Amino acid sequence: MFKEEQIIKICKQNKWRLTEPRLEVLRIISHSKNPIKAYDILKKLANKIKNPKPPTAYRAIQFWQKHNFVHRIESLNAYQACSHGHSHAGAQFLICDDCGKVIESNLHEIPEILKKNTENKTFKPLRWNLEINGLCNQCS
Amino acid sequence: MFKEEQIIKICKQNKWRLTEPRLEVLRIISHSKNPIKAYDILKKLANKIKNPKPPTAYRAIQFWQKHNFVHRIESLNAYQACSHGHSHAGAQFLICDDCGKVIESNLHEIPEILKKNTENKTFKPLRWNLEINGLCNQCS
DNA sequence: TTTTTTATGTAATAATATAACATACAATAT
DNA sequence: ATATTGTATGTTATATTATTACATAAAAAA
Ligand SMILES: [Zn+2]
Ligand SMILES: [Zn+2]
Ligand SMILES: [Zn+2]
Ligand SMILES: [Zn+2]
Repeated sequence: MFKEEQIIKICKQNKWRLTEPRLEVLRIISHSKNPIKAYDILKKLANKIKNPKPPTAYRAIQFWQKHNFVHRIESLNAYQACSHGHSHAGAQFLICDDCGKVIESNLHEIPEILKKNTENKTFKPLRWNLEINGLCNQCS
Repeated sequence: MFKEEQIIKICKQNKWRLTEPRLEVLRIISHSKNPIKAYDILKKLANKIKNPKPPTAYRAIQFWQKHNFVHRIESLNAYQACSHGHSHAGAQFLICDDCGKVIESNLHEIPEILKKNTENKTFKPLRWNLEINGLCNQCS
């Protein structure tokens, strides 16, 4: 997981505009223990900026998604900070059905498997998302 | 992909009630070339039964999902008929970014990889969903 | 400074999904 | 056959998730 400082630095280096709603949304997602939903982000955002509306939250989320600091957990409609550096073509998540914890796990074998299994089908993989449901060690 | 006859048979064998909305929804999903969205299913359903409401569609979709004849493509909010037999713990989908085609692909290696990579993390995987975006052979 | 690009504020609405409760139907037991 | 029970549907309303559209503001570039 990135510290705020590092992220600020990376944004400066890349000339990405780090505005107030963006920064606050990143903080909210980063500080959330489990994946957080857009409207919960919006609620928390109301503590920081005046009367924010959905587009404000969604735009900021999209910004961080685009730069790979935040992932969307599709099966949960929720967002979580990236824990593996800010750029990778594929992501794997271990989702605990009991406590809701989501562990981002880089299974490095996946990419090769994808290549092998898709080349012969002549499908060209560009990115992927693997969501694995089960029970975490706390809960099983 | 299952023929309607086979599905009717399987339902009888298992004493699953095959009602009109269920059968029509299955037909709509099965006959759709690409994954189809709930409200598009609902629209088509209106040609078959009188003035159906969202719960009618969603309940039928859920029924088929539960019995693994239909999958939800999470990143598309859309539903597609299973093409690999009516029960498996994990599913893999190749999604063409260009034409929208979704190929259900059973990469048999995945389960072992999951086991290997999650045992040492003591996460117990129960089911998984892998969505791979890219370009199909028609489009690349 | 002017122009252009990018981001935000705001209102409205679209798209996706479920809750709640009444009614109908099917399966089972008497 | 009839009563009882469980399951499915019909219907209204509402919750949840996300985007469109357009005006304003701020930053970057010319
Ligand atoms: Zn990540
Ligand atoms: Zn857990
Ligand atoms: Zn399948
Ligand atoms: Zn294609």
